[in-house]
Amino acid sequence: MAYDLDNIFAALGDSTRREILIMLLEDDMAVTDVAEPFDMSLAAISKHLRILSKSGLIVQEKRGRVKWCKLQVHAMRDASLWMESFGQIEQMNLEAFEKFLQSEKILEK
Amino acid sequence: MAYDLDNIFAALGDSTRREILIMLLEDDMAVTDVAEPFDMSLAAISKHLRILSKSGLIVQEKRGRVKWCKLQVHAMRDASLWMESFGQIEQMNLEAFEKFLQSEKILEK
DNA sequence: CCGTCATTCAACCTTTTGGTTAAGTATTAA
DNA sequence: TTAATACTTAACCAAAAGGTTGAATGACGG
Repeated sequence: MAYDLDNIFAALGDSTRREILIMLLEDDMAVTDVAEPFDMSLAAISKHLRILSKSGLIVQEKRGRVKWCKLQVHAMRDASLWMESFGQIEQMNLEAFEKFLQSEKILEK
Repeated sequence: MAYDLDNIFAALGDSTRREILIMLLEDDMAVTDVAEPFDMSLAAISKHLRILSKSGLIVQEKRGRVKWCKLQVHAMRDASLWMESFGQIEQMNLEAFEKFLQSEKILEK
């Protein structure tokens, strides 16, 4: 499993961070520019970006004195798949369902 | 918007709660039975269930002295859609994209 | 070299989270 | 009516989350 669901879902559980992700959909941004629309200190935004980085939802790359924030769409895939599974269980056969449970480390407990 | 993304994502950000949701995929369960596999007090599980209820991911219905927990798959839809959007923005036209931003209350700010 | 810009770090504060134990409230069963 | 069952509530605790301000670091522009 590439990404940690705890961190991804926790990162998405804050509306400031979700807004940041939406902003990054349009283009990569410097930290200062990310912070601009928010009524919050730069340090606070810096912390939010750190959390987003840790979760894999963004990557940060320093060029010169500017640290660029770049959305990592595919990091959301694991979490998205996890959620999608719930709607689709009905259509899945038992074999697939058991695989799903195994991947969640439920069965071997 | 039917559900609150903050609460849904925050609820999903804890592995105990995700495991509970997976258990509830198989069948509705009483609180005591939900708690059984966990190395944690009943009171702690009761709190987790309250958080899941608040997020809309489950409903609890009391019959007699037993409180049944029932998964609410559709509550996950909003959050799931939110995430799915990120992978699909490329294929969307600008109109749809603006609608998406409006639904996130970004544009009218 | 000096000041400014971009960003993080450190120290601090308050609130929330996730857990505990012990007591309290219904409901059922004997 | 009494005791057990199925929970929730209350009081408490430690750690994490989300914010602040002020100082530190590091790169650029003049």
